[in-house]
Amino acid sequence: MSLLEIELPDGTKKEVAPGTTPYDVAASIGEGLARQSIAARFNGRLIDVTRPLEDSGSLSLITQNSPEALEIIRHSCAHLMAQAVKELYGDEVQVTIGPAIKDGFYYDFYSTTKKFVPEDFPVIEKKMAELAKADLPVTREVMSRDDAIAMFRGMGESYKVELIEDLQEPTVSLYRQGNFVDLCRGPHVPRTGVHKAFKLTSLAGAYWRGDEHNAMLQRVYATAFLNKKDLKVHLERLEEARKRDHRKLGRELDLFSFSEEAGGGLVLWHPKGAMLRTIIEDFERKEHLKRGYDIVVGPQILKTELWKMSGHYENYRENMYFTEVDEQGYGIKPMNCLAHMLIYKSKPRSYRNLPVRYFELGTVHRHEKSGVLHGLLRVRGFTQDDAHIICRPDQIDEEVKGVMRFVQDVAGIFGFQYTMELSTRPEKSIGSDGDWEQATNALRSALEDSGQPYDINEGDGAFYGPKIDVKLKDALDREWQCATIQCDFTLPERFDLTYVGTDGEKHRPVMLHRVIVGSIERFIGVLIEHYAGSFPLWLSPVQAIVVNVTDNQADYAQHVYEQLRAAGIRVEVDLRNEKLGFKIREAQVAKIPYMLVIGDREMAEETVAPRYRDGKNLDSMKVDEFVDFVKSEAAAFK
RNA sequence: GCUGGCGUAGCUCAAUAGGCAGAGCAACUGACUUGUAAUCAGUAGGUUGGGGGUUCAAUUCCUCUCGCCAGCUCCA
Repeated sequence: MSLLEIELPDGTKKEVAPGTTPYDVAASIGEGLARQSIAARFNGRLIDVTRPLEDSGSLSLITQNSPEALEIIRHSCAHLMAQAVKELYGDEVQVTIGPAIKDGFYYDFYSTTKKFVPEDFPVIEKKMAELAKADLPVTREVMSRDDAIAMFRGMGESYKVELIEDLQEPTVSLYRQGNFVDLCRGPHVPRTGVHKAFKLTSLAGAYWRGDEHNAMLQRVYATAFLNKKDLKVHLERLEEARKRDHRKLGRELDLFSFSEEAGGGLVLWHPKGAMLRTIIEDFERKEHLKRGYDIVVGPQILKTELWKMSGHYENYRENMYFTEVDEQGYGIKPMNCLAHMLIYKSKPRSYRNLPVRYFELGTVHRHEKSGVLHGLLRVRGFTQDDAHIICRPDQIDEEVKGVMRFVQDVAGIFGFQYTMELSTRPEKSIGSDGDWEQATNALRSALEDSGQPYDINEGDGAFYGPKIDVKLKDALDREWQCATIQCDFTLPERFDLTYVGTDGEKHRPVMLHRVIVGSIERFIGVLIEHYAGSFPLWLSPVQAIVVNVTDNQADYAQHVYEQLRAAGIRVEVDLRNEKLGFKIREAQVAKIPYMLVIGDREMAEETVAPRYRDGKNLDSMKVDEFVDFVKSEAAAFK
C-alpha cells in the first residue's frame, strides 16, 4: 500500500502509512505536542486527533493554544454534561442538542418528570468531574442512518431520531464515551480528562428548534475553559457585568425609572438622566450641523392612510399604536421617515439640491412584545438620532462614506471599539438588479474605505435594500447593535419622490436611512455599563459638588456654588451638617467627578480644594481657575 | 407573545407548615460643629402589585390580571 504524504504547517513533509492518526503524527514530533493536541485540521477540515488519515494532505494540530481549542472543548464538555445528566437521571431525561456558544455552551434536555433546579448544579458538576477524572476515551463511530435511527429509537431518544431523520446523508457519525453515545458531527477531544475547568451557570426554557409551536425544553447553560484560572477570570467578569447593570446603576444614580402606572417600556427620565440625555442631544445636533445635515421636526402622529401608503400598515401594524379622533384614524409614528419625505415633497427638487440630509431626534413608539422589554436597551418609546439622506444614485457612495466617518468619530469619542456587518439582498426583495448592485457596491466600498474588517450576512438585508450594521464593543467586550445604514429604493417609489435632472426630466432619488447611536435610550444604557456609571467629565450630569467642612463656611460655600453655576459648571452644593467623610462618601457613591472641599483654610484664601472621585486631591485653586480647568478637561473629550 | 421564576416600607432583604408583618440603609426630628468613603439618639413609614375565590381567619392556598427577572422568538 502506498504511503500518504502529510504536509505540516512549517512546510515539512512526512510520509505515513494510511490509518495513521494525527495523534501519531504529533507523537512522532514530540510527546508534549501529542499530549496537548485536542483535535486537528486536515485539508481545512476539523477532525478528531484519533481519526485515521486516509488521504494525503496538509495537517495542523489543534492544541490548547489554538484559537479553535476553546470551542471544541466546550462542545465536548456539553457531551460530558449530557453524559452526567443521563447517568444521574437516566430514562427520565431525553437528550437533544448541545452546542458551544459565545462564552460557553448549553445542552437542551426534554423531560416530563425531571425538573432542573439550580440545586442540581453541584450534583451534575460532581458527576462531570468524576467522568472527567475517569479519563474515558472519546471514540467516533460511523453508522448507517437506519441503524442509528433504530438504535436511538431503542434508547427512547426520540429527539435524536427526529434529527437523524432530517439528515440527508446515508451514514451518520456518533461519539461514544463510557456508556454515553451521542449523534454528533464532531470533532471532539480524545479523552474526557481534558476537561479541567467547567461550571454550570443558569437554566432557561427553550423551544425545540427555536420554534414556539414546538415542545419546551430545559436548557442548562454552562461554561468551560482550558484551565481553572481562565474560568475564574470569566466568572469575575460576569460579576463585574452584574455590578454594571444599567438598571441597577440607573436607580442608584437616580437617572431614570419605570412605572407600572405609566406602562412597560416607557422611560421616566429623572433630572440627572434628563441632563445626560440633553448633553448627548446637544452633542448630536452640533455634530450633525457640522457635517451638513439640516435639522427637521415632524409630528408624532400621521394619518393612517399615510402608513398604508408606506406599507407600514400592512407590514408593521402589530407594532404600532393607533388613535382616532373625529372619525379620522392616526398612527403614532414608529419611524421618522414619512415626515421627512413629506418635507422633501413640499417643493420641486433639482439635482442641484441633492443630497438633502434631514436630521431629527425623532421620538418613536413601537409596541414591542412584553417579553422583550429590557431596561433602557429595549423600550417602547424611544428617540432615534435619525437622518434620511435623499440623493442621486451616483451620490450613494460618497454619502455612505460620510456616514461611516461619522460613526467612526462618534465611536472614538465615547471610547468604543466596533465591528461591522454588510447584509445583502434577501430572497424576498423588491427593486431592480442594477439598483441592488449599485447600492451593495456602494456599501461595500465604504466598508473597504473605512479600513476596518467586516462580516457579510448573505441575504440578511431588508427587503427594500442592503444595509450596514455597526455593533459597538463596550469596556467588557460585549457587543451592542447601535448604528445602521440602510439603502432604500421602495419609499422614494411609493411616495413618488423626484428631482429634476440636467436633462430637465424627472428622476427617482435614493433614500438612505441611518442612525449613528441608534436610540438615545439604548445608547445611554450601553454608556452606563461601558463607563460603570462613572461618566467622563463632559457627560457627567453633575460635574462637581461643593462640600463645606462645618457650618462656619456655609455662606462661602453657597457663594462658590453660585459662581460655578453662573459659569456654566454643572454643580451641586451639600451644606448639610454632616461630617466631611460622610459627604465625601455620598458624592463618591454618586460618582461625581469633583468634590470641592471648603474649610476655614479655603475660605480664608478664597479657594476650593478639589478631590477627584478616584481619591486624588488636587492643589487648592481659585474658583476661576477651577472653572477653566473643568472647561478644558471637558473639551478634551471632544 | 411563549416557557419558567419572582412581586413584602423609597432601596436591600426577613417572617408565615393559614393566626397582631420585621431589620438595615434612606427619609424626618433632635444633639454633635466635624478636614477627604458611613457620629449618636429618636420618630414616622405597609390594603404584603391589583381584582375575585376558599376559610372563623389569607401576605401565605386557588384563580384571573398587571409588572419585573431569565431565556426563546423578534429588534434601535
